[in-house]
Amino acid sequence: MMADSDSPPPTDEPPGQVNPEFADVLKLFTVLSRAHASLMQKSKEDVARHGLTPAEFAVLEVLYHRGPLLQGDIQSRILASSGGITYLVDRLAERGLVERRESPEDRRARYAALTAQGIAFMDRIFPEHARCLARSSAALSPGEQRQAIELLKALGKGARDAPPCSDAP
Amino acid sequence: MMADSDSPPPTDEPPGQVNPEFADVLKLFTVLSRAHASLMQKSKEDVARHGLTPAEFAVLEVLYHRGPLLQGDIQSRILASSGGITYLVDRLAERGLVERRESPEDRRARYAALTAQGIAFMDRIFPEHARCLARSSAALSPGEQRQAIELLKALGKGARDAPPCSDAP
DNA sequence: ACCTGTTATCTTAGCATTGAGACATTGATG
DNA sequence: CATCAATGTCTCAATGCTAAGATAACAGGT
Repeated sequence: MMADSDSPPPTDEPPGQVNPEFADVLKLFTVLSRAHASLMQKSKEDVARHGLTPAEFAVLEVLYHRGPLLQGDIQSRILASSGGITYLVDRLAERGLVERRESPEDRRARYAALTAQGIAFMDRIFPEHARCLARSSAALSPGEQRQAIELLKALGKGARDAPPCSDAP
Repeated sequence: MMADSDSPPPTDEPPGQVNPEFADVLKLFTVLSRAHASLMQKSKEDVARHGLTPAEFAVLEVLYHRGPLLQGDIQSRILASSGGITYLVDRLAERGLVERRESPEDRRARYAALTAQGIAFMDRIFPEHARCLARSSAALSPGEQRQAIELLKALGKGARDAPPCSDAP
């Protein structure tokens, strides 16, 4: 299969050829998106059984594992907008799973914390959820999983730190 | 609802400890989500410069590289809902980048195809975009990228094929 | 021809999420 | 003090997206 010279194709069937230099990066982004979508789908179905969205579950999870947190800290950890946090905490508070607490030293700031009911709820559903993810990730051996973790950690950090694409050489 | 009637002491400690057995899977899901979010953010900013959402760009990209496609095929490739495809193709058609074509042998089906203008548009912006992703993924060497591709391919396929978490042992 | 089930797209309603701005508080600087 | 920028949360309108149902066309069997 060789590249044909060049033909300004009529509007009918013109695949743009991928420059081989970029083939791997594009592929990487594709499989990354697909893998994420697949796992997220499983996770979503699982938490939906308890009437939660993934974002709501993410809030509960981070509070479950780290204790009360300033809403801004939750925001940076689960990657949501500030308005989104307000909305999420509102909904979870209505269910009695989370409560807001004032900060003693900064009256602008509010903590969000699991209620006793919220803790009990997570005690019940979190282990199931962890098993769900484990089963969904079982195609990778424990060693491969650790390998993937290291690669993805570096990839994520690199992408976060990379300069905006708008100012490119 | 002020209610600090009997809240737990201010010095709470994290309620839920992670079972070490599941530590790696949870970590994997986290770094996968973060890496995806970081790269997606870069990609989003890049295509936003041309007034496109990531989903719109995904449609253009798949048509650019594979030629005219049944809308259902686009749907499965970019992982959107059927209604989403209608909406996306509508918007792209309004801009003159994409057009619908009837299928000769199945009158239910419609093809979506890039217009000449759409092709010219992609000729112009796609290489930039590929460079953007390449720069954002540069934390991984080419070898590491290929390694990550293989791992993520297996992970994604495994998660897609895994049975629903609801029927667990 | 006539059902029955399946496939492909479109329609509609609803929702979670974002983004921009408002408001209050804090801390630094003069 | 007084001022001004920075910070933390909340409000609100806009929007992209999904899920479910509606519509239409195909395919197979009887």
